[in-house]
Amino acid sequence: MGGPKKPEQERCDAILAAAYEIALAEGLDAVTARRVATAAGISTGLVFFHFQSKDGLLEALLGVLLDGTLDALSDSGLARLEPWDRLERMIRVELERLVEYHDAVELIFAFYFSRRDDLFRARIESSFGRYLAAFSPVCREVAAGTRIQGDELAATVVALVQGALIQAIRNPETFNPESILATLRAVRPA
Amino acid sequence: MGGPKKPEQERCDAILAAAYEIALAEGLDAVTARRVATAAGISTGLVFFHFQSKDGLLEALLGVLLDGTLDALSDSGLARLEPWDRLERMIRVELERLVEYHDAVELIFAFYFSRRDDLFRARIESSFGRYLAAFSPVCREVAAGTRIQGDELAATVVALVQGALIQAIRNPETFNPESILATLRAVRPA
DNA sequence: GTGGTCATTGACCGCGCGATCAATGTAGAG
DNA sequence: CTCTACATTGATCGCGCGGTCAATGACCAC
Repeated sequence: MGGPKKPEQERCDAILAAAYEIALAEGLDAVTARRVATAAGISTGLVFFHFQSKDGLLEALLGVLLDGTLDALSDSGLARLEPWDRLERMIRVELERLVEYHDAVELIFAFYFSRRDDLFRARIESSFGRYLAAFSPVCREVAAGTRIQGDELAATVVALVQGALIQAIRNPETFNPESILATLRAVRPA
Repeated sequence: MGGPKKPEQERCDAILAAAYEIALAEGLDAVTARRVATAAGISTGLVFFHFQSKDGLLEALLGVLLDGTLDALSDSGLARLEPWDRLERMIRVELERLVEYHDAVELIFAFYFSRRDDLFRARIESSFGRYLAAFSPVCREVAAGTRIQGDELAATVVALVQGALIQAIRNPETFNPESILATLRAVRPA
């Protein structure tokens, strides 16, 4: 027994990487302590040593997923554009970015729906909240001086992006963000 | 051993009802043969006698869920309305109906994301397909004579409805379909 | 060297799962 | 009444899971 020692973070990263791979390849259910340990080339016990419980491991994995997708909001300098152009640009960037990572997004949804308790949901919920908050300012600007309510527009935009994500997950090969963007451009008030 | 005999369908319905209750109350993971049997007041073996396998039971349960929600499209006679009014009406009806059954819809998403294979996905996918098909005709009418493409509009509408569903699942108490409907009305071309 | 700290191992425990099956009860046909 | 077909039971099997732990190795301070 015993073996080579490695610094905590390096080990944790390796375990998480193994868990990530298994989850991507075979789904959340396949992420068991034994399989992760084997994939990482370590023993079962070490997984619990570093993450306390399976839930601890999954929470950490969810954190990695969120950091790489929902929480990685780009706020490229778009201040010079018209509000409508900024909003359209944001939607385009988000659609393209999240569609690119559709498999990670799929895992996030799998996390969300795998449990009814708050362990994962609260975490995901707060990411979604930040997502809405990121769209809110420009939506308010777009709505200013029109019949549209800013917060209602923001809710609609987020719903549209989420729905588009579902479609991208359902059929990544044929889903095309341009369909949605073209429709948006067509209904844009002059 | 042995016990009172009941006709096949009656038993199956009872088993499915028990499974449905457990799934709604505690999630898909809680649907095990033992628990369903206990809830239905029968023995474990009888579940397998009637449904062959756990997957068989889950497939049947998914069928019940889809029949009650996605597949229950209302095609109330709206032929007299303008295309835009018809579309808006369809969206309103669907939002209100599916939000009412948000817990069943949540279970459908749980089915979808619980597995990566086609066992459940194909079934759900075909229901989503019918959903899109139901929106397509009116979307084509709405798009006729505008810059909008009918099929792109339909894809956008379905994405919007799906995204709204996610929001309704996330927060059933505060979600309000009117936010989205008001925004749609505001962007409607004159 | 020696001692202490901590990462690491892998056997082990108890559990609940899906599934099986011989035994048994029930109902209807003849 | 008997025979047959079938619904029903519950003990049972094997499995993989999450989690634990005493033993052991590696490393560092002195």
